[in-house]
Amino acid sequence: MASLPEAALGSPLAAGPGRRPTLRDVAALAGVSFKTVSRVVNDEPGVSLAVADRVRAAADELGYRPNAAATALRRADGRTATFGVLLEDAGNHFFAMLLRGIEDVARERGVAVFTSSTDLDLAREREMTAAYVARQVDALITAPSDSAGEHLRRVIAQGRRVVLVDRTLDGLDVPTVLVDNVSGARTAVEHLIARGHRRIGFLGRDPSIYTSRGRYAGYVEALTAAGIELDPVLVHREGFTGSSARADIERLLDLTDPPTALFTGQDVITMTAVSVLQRRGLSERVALVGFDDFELADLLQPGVTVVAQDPRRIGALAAELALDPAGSGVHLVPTRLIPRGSGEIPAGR
Amino acid sequence: MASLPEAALGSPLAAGPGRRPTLRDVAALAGVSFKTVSRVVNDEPGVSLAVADRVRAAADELGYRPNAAATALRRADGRTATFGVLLEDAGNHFFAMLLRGIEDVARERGVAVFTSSTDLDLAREREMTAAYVARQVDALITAPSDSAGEHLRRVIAQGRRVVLVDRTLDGLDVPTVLVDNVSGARTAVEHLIARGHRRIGFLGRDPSIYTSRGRYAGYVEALTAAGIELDPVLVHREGFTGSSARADIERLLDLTDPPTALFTGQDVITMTAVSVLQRRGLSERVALVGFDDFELADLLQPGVTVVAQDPRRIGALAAELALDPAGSGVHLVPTRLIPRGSGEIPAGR
DNA sequence: CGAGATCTTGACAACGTTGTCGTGAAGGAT
DNA sequence: ATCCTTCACGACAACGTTGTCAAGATCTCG
Repeated sequence: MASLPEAALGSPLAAGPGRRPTLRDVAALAGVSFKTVSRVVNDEPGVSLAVADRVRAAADELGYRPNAAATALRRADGRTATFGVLLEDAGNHFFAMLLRGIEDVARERGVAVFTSSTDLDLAREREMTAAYVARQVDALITAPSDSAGEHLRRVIAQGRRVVLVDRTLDGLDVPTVLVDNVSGARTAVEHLIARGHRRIGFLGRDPSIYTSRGRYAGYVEALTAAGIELDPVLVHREGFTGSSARADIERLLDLTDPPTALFTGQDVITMTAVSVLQRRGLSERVALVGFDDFELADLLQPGVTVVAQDPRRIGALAAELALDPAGSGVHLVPTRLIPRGSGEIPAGR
Repeated sequence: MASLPEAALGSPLAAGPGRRPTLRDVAALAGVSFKTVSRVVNDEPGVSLAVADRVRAAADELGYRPNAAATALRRADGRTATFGVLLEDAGNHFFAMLLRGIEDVARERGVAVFTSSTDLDLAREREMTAAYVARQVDALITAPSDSAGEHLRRVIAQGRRVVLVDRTLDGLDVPTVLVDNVSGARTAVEHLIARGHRRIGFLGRDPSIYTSRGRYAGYVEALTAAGIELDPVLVHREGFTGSSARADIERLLDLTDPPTALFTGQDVITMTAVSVLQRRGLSERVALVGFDDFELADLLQPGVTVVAQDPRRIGALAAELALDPAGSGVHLVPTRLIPRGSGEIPAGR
């Protein structure tokens, strides 16, 4: 048989659009029972070397691959070697890198990854969660919205593994990977205060977003610690979600007593701020520190000072927690302030 | 989601870390046979209204959800309502948006999406293809490397649906979505020629990448049409893959007779070029047009002129082709030149 | 050389679903 | 009333795999 030309029998190429080969097909070709084939492909003990070789040859010849559905259906532990990942927007650099971090770890461990973006739509979040559960993912890795608690609790109660990333929810005792938003934001604002700024604008996303709350808290902390009274006029907390960021920034700059510095709570808002400042010719006069690093931040004039996160590391960590049955607790990933120019502009005389 | 009804997660009794309820559990509660339950959850005819209501109530009470593995195993058509997506790098903006385009269409049709990045590693490409096939994806949507032909042919021969995006391979008769790289690049270079440039540098990725070849061809076409002789010294075709882009650009600018304009064949290379030009203070003197649009291109000084693609549309189109059994042929998505300043710098004094 | 222990292999059930077929009851036509 | 059709439902096999158990074959040891 080994001497026959490849195309003769059921070579992988000759497989045709028909059925995929099964354990039974391999067994027939190797002249053993299908259970023996199962043992060989799963590296189970109790098969003689000679038989195992024969089986492997037959499997190769037919191009046999185990049927994942059958395996998932039968396995006692119900493992499917799949993750479900649910993030706000795979098109955003932060989440894209987070996804890559998950992918990296998953691939290494033979796990396939489902992905979907929610765009902060709760219905979609529920729908995809359900879809993943139906597909028996081994773990659901998600950056949940504030309203996700109810359906996530149900998923957890069913015994499915859930790992939270970037955002958390009260009362869910599951492994979680977070960034220290409060201290990151506080550092950013302190950086501005140290350059003499006292009127510092805050531009953040809607408070219904977990990260947004922490970053605002850090802003408040820094001001308080420096004895600066919070001026509500300088605070806008609905940017981006409502696409109102641009207008908010314009409004801030139009004040009779405008801020001399801005702290922006997310990359998209930061970019919008850069755009507005440029168009007004204020880039070199109004200081700016943003949360989230982004590509080209160093090429703008001036370079944009940011509090950088390490999303790829966050993702990798989450995937490892998902894989480790003992994984638990809240893991904080540190941030890093990267001065590039915009944050070092001193407060105007 | 059509095949996976939404009621699933909604139930008080659903909890309990034990077994998930099955058709039989629902049947027992409703006092019917499990086949009748199957009919109800699949909206098959032949069930009286009264019984159907009773079954639905029982299903809701238990929080029943069909087991996707069992369904996939049993269905005659073998549909699993999943796609496998295999791209170079989900962290790159182009591919990230392409993925979003696929996601958008898939979600709408109740299809879940597996994703993985290859980083141009053939082994990984093969590995993930096999992983997707084992999981019986309804379609594999991939941007293949030149060497992917062999294993893709096998997948196609098995009767699995394959859709190519962004890159293609000779001799594979499968639905394909491409960008017109040649005409896009030609337009870009013509744009530069029209501003008086005759020494135009080409910085592209390795010719083993499909898109890279087309973009180079467009460059050559434009020069030829204008009667400009190609100077091999101005051509570098290995940027990024080997991370050599920065050095290549430096070398180009160090020539005794350096180019007055650059055409860069991919976003990462374009950004690198911007960086080098800025550092040398040449941003306003050396013209630049890049293939691929990128965030902030308009905020740089000068804004970066690009040939923009529409990756989200490419992805959506690919997903639609994957879903439509009649979908076939090669679909070209047009590009669009966006002048922003860098490409409009005229040839030296 | 015989009795047990171990090793190799196979038969078979089971996972949760869909597809096929059969059956009894209700409805319609004559 | 009788026969035929239609309808509602159930029994059962099958999908491809893993888990359990038993049966031979071979080996070990006294």
